[in-house]
Amino acid sequence: MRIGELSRLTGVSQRALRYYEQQGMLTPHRRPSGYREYGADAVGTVRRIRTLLAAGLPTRTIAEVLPCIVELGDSVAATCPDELARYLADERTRIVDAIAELEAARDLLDTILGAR
Amino acid sequence: MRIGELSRLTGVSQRALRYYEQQGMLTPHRRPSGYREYGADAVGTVRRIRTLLAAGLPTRTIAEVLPCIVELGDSVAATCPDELARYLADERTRIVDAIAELEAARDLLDTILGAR
DNA sequence: TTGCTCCTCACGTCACGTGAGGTGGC
DNA sequence: TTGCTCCTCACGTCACGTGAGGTGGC
Repeated sequence: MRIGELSRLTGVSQRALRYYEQQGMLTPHRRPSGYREYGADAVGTVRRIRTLLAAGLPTRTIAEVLPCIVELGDSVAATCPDELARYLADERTRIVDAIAELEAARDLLDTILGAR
Repeated sequence: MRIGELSRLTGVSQRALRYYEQQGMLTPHRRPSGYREYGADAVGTVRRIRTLLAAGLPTRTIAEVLPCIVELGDSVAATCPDELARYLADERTRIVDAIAELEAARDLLDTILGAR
């Protein structure tokens, strides 16, 4: 598919999709015209990129993590080198902390809104 | 207190504290020397700023929200204009979605790390 | 030819990080 | 005077947004 369809399917802007490619997270083929051509698997890849970006992982790390993820029908399996695994374990801790922060923000807004 | 102590108490960089002031979220007094002088209540204010920034609210909105929050011993109460309340309700929805995204990221990392 | 989609620069934004160069109080 | 803390520029960063100006396929 071309970039417009991938953008529609994922809800991610074309600009962002080109940026992901520039950062080495996506590697579409090119048509003779120069148009980018994405495979059907790009949809799942983009969703994973968004998930990890939302978690605060930098694009460089995501580019390292993505090749470790293997599709298995509906689910995914993965293997990755030890050093990356240790880094990801730290990131997991930060994500859990971030969830707690967002819950605090939600509660703060509830206080502000509930006081009316 | 001066900026260094506020930074230590909150874990927020001096650069960030000056930025918060520039954006109208903090308004410290000045000593004759030009040094910023913060009241004890600045600690709570900075924590709330961080919470709302982590939730993705822009600094301009936070500057509007902060005056609505009144200290009540350990807890806080608040009142705010209708228009702001509607906006904050939308933000609450986004925060709840963001929590779900982070939980998805945590689960994805668990899959990657658990497969080893 | 028209209209839709795509392309590559390239500057702007937001919340800061990070020196550069200088000043104030004990 | 020394040393620690503070000050104001001002450029850099990260993940994009947003035109500017041009090209490709039905």
